[in-house]
Amino acid sequence: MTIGSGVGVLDKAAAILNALENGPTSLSQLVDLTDISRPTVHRIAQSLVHHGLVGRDMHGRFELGNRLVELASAAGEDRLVSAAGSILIKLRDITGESTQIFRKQGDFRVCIASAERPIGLRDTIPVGTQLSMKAGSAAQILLAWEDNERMVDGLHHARFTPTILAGVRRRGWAQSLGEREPGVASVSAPVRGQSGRVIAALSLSGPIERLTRQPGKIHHEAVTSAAHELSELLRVQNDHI
Amino acid sequence: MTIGSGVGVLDKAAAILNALENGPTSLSQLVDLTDISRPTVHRIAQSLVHHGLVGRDMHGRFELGNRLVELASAAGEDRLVSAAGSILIKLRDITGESTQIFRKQGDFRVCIASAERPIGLRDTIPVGTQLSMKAGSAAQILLAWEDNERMVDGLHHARFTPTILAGVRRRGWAQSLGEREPGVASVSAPVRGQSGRVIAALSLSGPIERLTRQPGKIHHEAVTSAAHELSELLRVQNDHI
DNA sequence: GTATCACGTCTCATTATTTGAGATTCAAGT
DNA sequence: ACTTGAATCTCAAATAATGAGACGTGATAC
Repeated sequence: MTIGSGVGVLDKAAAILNALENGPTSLSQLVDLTDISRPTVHRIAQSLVHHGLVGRDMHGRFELGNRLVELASAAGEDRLVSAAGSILIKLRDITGESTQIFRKQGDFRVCIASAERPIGLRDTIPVGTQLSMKAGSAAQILLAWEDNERMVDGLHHARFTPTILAGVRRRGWAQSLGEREPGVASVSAPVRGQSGRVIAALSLSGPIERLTRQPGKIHHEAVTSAAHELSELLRVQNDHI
Repeated sequence: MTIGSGVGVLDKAAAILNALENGPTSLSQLVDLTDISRPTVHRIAQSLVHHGLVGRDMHGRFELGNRLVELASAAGEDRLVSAAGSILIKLRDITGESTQIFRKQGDFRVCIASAERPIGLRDTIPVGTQLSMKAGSAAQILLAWEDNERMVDGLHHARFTPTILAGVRRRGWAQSLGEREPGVASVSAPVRGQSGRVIAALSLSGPIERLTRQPGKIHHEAVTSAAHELSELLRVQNDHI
């Protein structure tokens, strides 16, 4: 199994939080999912409840807690989602294509904001949709700047290669053709947090017929510009606090 | 000092995460803020980095990490912010007043979504604004359903009383006059997560001249209806995953 | 160029905490 | 009323975590 971090209790706590990522979970299920003994899971989960990082639902099952969301809010997540709305709408109106923001979530990427092209043939991805990290231009962006271990792990069974990801880092954007779904093309660029780390991918997607076989050529400037604008917006807001 | 949860390492880890809520922090600052010895803070912080709950910025300072935000996203936070936009706009258009969503963050409440009345005299609260938990109808909502210990602690120096909070729980909404700012009135209602817990407060605010000295009488139905609609939206989306 | 200082990282003897088998309690099902 | 399964609790034993002090590094002062 995975190597520890040097603090066993935190390894176990992290395993419990990871298990809770999939929704409310009973004690027995946590024991099965984490392979930790029952009293130990119980004690650590109760401690996490005490600190608000975990809660209990109406059936007594454990779930991710409010304090965790508070900390994420402090890390800027709410501002990202809130600010993204207007920027996605602007990019949609400029390009005439649907636009989205994706964030990594475990082994998937999840859509956390979107602006849909209102009429005609379009790629619809509702907020909350979970897509694979193995295909698509957003997956390339979310993986390209990861540390080596996580990148190698992510490339396992992926439809792109280390060479493609090196190109993504060089150009600052990624494109894909029919990777996630036949007939769909997409372009993505990185959204960076205050520390420069990639925290999300800003994407534009639509039919290959309109975007051609080189969607990046047509749209990379608009997409990278919107992603940069969003990154700057987040940086400015942080400085005001 | 605060009593422990029964797992000392998690108490220390929680203290470190709480300290990071205020932004990037050096090791020395963490040692000062948490009163934990230097090698211990270093070891626990490194372990949290390993699990992604904490990151390092370009100056080597510790900060809240991406994995924490991923977990918050899984807990529904992004969907809340995304879904809130359209509901706040609708409530604004129906009532003609500015509307907001607040979430608790440490000893404050923070605005995570807002829709501003476009013209004339209006109460403007930009996203990211931190307001006091000691005054205002949103603070009453965020406190009314807390467990007893947290409620008693929150009422210390507050401009409302346990009796007022009991009325809030009975009616399902709160109102305030000039508590946060002279001349401003507001009405708020609870937004509940899947487990029924209060996760945010949905508010409407404006000048007392328009909202009168009983803003709840005029607007409580529209506000509670919007808050309920948002709660239902979150519940439905969770069931689809 | 050298010395000093402050911060971050690492080591390991010592100390304290965590662990988990088994007991107890409780609620649901028959 | 009895059985079953899950959650919670206890405490002797085992293991991990602790923190004083050493080391490494970079910045600053002289």
